[in-house]
Amino acid sequence: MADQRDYRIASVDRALTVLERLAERPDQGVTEIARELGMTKSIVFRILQTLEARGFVSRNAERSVYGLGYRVAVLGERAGHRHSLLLAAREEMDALSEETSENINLLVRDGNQILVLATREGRHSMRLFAAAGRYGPLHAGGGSLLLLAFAPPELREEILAGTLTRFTDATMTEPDVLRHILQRIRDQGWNIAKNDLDEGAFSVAAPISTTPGEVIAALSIAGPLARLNDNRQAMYLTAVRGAAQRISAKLSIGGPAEPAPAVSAEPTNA
Amino acid sequence: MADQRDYRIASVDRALTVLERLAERPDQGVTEIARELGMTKSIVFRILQTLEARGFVSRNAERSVYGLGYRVAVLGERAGHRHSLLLAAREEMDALSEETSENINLLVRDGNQILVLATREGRHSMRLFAAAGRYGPLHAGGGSLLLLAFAPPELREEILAGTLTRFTDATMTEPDVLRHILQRIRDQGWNIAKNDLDEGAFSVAAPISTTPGEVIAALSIAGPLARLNDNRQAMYLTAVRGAAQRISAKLSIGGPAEPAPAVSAEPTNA
DNA sequence: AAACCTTGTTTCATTGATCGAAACAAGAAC
DNA sequence: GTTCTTGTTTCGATCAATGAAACAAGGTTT
Repeated sequence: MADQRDYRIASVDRALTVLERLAERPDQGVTEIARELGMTKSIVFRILQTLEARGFVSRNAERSVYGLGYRVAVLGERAGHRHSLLLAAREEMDALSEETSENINLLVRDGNQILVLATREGRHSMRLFAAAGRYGPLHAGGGSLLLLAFAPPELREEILAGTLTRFTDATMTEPDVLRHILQRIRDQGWNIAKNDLDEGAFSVAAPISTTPGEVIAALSIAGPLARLNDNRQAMYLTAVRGAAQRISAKLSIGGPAEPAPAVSAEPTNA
Repeated sequence: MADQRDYRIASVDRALTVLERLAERPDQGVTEIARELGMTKSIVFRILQTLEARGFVSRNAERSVYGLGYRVAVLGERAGHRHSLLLAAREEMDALSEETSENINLLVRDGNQILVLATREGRHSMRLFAAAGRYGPLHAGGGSLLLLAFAPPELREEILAGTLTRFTDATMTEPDVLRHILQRIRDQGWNIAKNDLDEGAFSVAAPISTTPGEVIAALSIAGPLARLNDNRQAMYLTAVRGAAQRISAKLSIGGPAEPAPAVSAEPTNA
């Protein structure tokens, strides 16, 4: 089955493992890192020497423990947060699209609006609310309400105190009702909206977060309500939550649990 | 002379070179990178495969060109800007301290104040204004005025319009005078202050910037005015400007011009 | 259409860089 | 003192990394 050859360089892969390790837990020394990663001291020592010479790690004053270096921040700056979010979400959005044939949306909050970062158009293309780059309201829509629910309290109240445009009959415009809904969204960690932004449309949304509790984006499956039934709804919810969870993992410092079974950790001999 | 062994791993070093290259110029393909870096296609291909599997680079939709991946942003976030600035400045501050025996200060602007990020105490320790973690005014002091000069115009005017505390007789408290001084600082790209914050003290400051024009920090040499003469002042100015320039280079995406002559680029045979 | 680029991918044999093990120096803890 | 650590250094064998070259797949030009 493995028609996909593995061209990775074990040496480089190991170095990245050390770098990731220092991101996860800084202030470790050669021996400690070697022990925890199951590498020899020689290798860790040499990897650290290499990374340090390039500024990717730096040793503490006591000349013993290491941490991330300035170059990591420099490159990180260059990468850009939103762009990185896009990249991290790419495969998962493709998969969701493939799996559901509905519209898939990636949203972030930008001030007191939501910004559509990326979309995948479903097969049953409806009048599409979400187009990448577009802005929308925070108080209506599956992903929007999710982002509002996890927004800073002050902003939340500011929105609730402002004009709550009514888009459909189902749009919630009563601050108290919304407050209650937002609390429930926070409690359950996901949101399903129907008809509240577009008549005849549904949206199943889940949060993406780097640190537990700190939501940075929302992922949603949206489509025509006519096609939705209990079975599908449950499936979509599971799917979008799983995808959002995996994207979150990719964006967390612990890192995703190794993308592949690493290059020959140990030989398979008897 | 080379009592310092080189334990770097060439393979890893090359991978970092590719990564840096993609930071400097994204959207390049295997062949292009190989050509520009003087590597073989095989190697670049394998390095990119390795980096991609870890999310450090990602290939564009057309399956041909690469750019920085989401993981770079994740680690960069973790590294932290200020911490990285500290690390990048460390050696240069040590060198300046060694070279001048005066106080060395690294300052950033934090809102409408300056924050002392790091210091090196000179041999002729005076009543030290600067201690790491301390805040100070933006309108008096060598580094402070430098940061004010390159601050956003709105903030500059806000400061000039506010209360300009007089610390000594030399403190400039006239908005128009200050405006003129700030313009000169911007023009010449450095600043020397005397007596304006502490009586009998001087400060020779130079800016640190990642992008030309965008100043992110100030590096300064400070000490008792009694020890300063024209000769010393010129020397200090040259020294601090050079150091600030090198730190800036380390923090720029182009990267410092190779920290070391790379691991065996070509054998030295006849 | 054919010829001719270019690209990314794959193979393969050689070699020399990489690696593990072990010795070493230098502190820290006891 | 001894006995733990720690980071550093040496060194020889091995095998992973490498360069060269072939390959497939598109694009462009003719």
